[in-house]
Amino acid sequence: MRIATFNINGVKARLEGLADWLGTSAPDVALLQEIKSLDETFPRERFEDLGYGVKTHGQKGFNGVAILSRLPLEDVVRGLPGDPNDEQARWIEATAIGRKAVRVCCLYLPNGNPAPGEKYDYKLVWMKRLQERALELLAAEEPAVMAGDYNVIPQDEDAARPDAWREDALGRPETRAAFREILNLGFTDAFRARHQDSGHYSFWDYQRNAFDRNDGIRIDHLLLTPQAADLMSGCWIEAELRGRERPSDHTPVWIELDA
DNA sequence: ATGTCGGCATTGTGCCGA
Repeated sequence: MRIATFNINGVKARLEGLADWLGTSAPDVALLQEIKSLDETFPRERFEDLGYGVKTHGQKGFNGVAILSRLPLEDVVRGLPGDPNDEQARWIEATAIGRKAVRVCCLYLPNGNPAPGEKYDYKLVWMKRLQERALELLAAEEPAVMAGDYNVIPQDEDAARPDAWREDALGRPETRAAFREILNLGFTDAFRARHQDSGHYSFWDYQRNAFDRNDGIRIDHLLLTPQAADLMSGCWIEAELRGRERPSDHTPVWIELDA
């Protein structure tokens, strides 16, 4: 089972690029963030015609997450538990049925800028809620993946210019500590388990030719329960996509599971 | 401090969010 997480920055703007990508890279499961679309206006037919089942949790204009899958999906749940008043669409999960069943969770963690401030407070509270859901997933002792745009730069080696991010909501010490707290419950950061060197990023700003200069950050992560980590045979970043016409500012990050 | 995008409200262009 090959799973990709991809912040697409608007499904409408990315429709042709996405269809090309699904046709050539052909993920079994694609976890999409920032679809910026309501459920009812999401162009589901375009993806269904390519053989993908479509599950969305959308919102007008901002945020929004979706799962596209060539494998059957069961038990779809929308919204991160822990706050019934939270109206932001940032979480959807389902079970993908391959040779083995894998719980796949697609998340778009709040950006949190400007920090400090209300938006940063929301980010940290959201991360606490994520931690609660993460604990439940661990307790189930089954293969599960929490993947998406975490808006967290875990360590200095995950940024081309780490000093530029220390005061930013993506790189502040409190942000990193909250991420480590989740990781330390017993998850594997799939990419770091497979690659120890610096210079590998998943996001490059549209400004200042950041991609050409590889001035990026690694903020799109796949966190694996021990049972999922046991199945992992590979993890890679598909950076090439960022250099195409009209790209998202993020690029897909992949895992392959023996499942 | 700013550069660029996408989407919205609106029908020109400025604002928000990233």
